[in-house]
Amino acid sequence: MKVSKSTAAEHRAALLAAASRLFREKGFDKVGIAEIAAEVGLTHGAFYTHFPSKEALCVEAIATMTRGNPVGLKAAHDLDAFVAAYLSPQHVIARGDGCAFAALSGDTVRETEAIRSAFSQAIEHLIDGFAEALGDGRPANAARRARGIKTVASLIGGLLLARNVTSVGLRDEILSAMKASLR
Amino acid sequence: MKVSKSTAAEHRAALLAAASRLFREKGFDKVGIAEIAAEVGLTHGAFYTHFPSKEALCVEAIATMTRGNPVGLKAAHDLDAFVAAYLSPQHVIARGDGCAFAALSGDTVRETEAIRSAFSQAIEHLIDGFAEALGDGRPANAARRARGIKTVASLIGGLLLARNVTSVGLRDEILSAMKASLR
DNA sequence: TGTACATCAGTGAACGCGCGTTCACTGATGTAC
DNA sequence: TGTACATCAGTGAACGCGCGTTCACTGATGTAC
Repeated sequence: MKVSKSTAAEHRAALLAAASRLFREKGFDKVGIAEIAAEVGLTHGAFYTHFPSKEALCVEAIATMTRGNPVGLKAAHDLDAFVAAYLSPQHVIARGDGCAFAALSGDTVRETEAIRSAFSQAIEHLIDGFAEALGDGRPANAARRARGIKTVASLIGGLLLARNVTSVGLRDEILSAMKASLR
Repeated sequence: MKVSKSTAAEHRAALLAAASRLFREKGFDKVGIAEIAAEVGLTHGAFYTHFPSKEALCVEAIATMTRGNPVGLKAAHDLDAFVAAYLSPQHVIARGDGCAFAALSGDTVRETEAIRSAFSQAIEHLIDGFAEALGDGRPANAARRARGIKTVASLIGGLLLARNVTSVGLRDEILSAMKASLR
C-alpha cells in the first residue's frame, strides 16, 4: 500500500540510519537488505523503491556516517577531550555508533570503485578538518597537515588495536599509551 | 585416490599458505573453501580431510600469518628500515603478502571467539616483540611498551589510511607523515 | 468541497547464485603376513 | 621380496541456507475535474 510522501522520506532516512549503524557494527557483507528493512519496519522489497542496489546504499551510507566534522573538534584546545572520548572503553565497545573509519577501513579496500571513492573522499575531508582544527582556524600548512594525518592514523590504529585484544588490561594499556602519544 | 603421507602434509601446508594469502587479500568472508582448495590443485571435499571447518582454518591461518616476529626487526637501530618498508607504496598495494594486522583487524572484531582469541594473542606477541626490540634486548619497561604500542598502532593506522585513499599524492603524503612521526 | 482515477510505496513469492558442509565412492598407499 | 588387504586422501554430486534482486499485485495517496 502506498504511503504519504513525508512518510516515504522518513523511511528512506531511516533505512540510511539503520544501514549506517549496522554496517559499522557488522561490516557491509554481514548485513542483508532484509535486515536493514526489518529494522525500519519494512520488507526487503520496499528497499528497492528507495535505492537501486545495495552498493548504492553503501555509498550513501558512507556519506551519512562521515558527514559533519569529527565530533565537536573545533580547535586545537579541544583535542585532548576529543582524543579521550575517541580512545575510551565505551568507543571500543560501541562500534555501531562509533567511528566509521575505524569500523570500515579494513572492508572498503576490497570493495567496488564507487565505495572506495566515497570512503576516500571522506578520509580527505577528515584530514582536512583535523589539519584546520589543529591550526586553530588558520590555513593549513604542511606541518599541520602532517600533524593531522598523524593524529587520525594514531586514533584509528589505536582503536582497532584496542578492539582486537581480549585482555581488558592490555586494552587499557593501549588506550593510555595512545592518548599519551597524542598529547 | 589416496596420496602419500608426505604429499598430504604438503597439501595441508599449501592450504594454509593459500588461505593465509587470500584471507589477507580479500578478507575471511570473500574467500571460499573451493577457491582455497583450487589454488592448491584440490577439490573442496579434500579440504575437510585437513580441517574440520572454515573457522578452524581461519584460526590456524592467523597463527601462520603472524608467526615469527616483525620482519627483521631485531633492535632499535633497525626501526627506520622496518618502518620505511612497512609504510612503502609496495606494501600499500601488496595486501596478500603484507601485514596481517592491517589486513584483518577490521574483520576479526566481528568474528567468533576462537578467531578473536587467536588474533588477540598475535597482537600481544607483536607488541611484546616491538617493546623488546625497541629496548635493544633489555627487559621491557612501561615506557618502552608504550613506545611499542604507539609504533604498532601508527604503522597499522597509517597503512590503512594509505590503502583507503584513491589519490596517489595523498597516499604518499600519509606515508611520509607517518614515517616522520615515528622517527 | 466531493468524486474518479492515476500514481506509486510497500508486500511477499520467486529467481538464480554461491556458500559451507556432508557423504558414498575411488584407488593409491602402506602394512601385515 | 611378494602378495592380500585395510586405510584414508581425494573426488564430485548433493544438501540446506542466506543472499541480492525482480515482479505481479495491493491499496492508500494525491491530483484533476
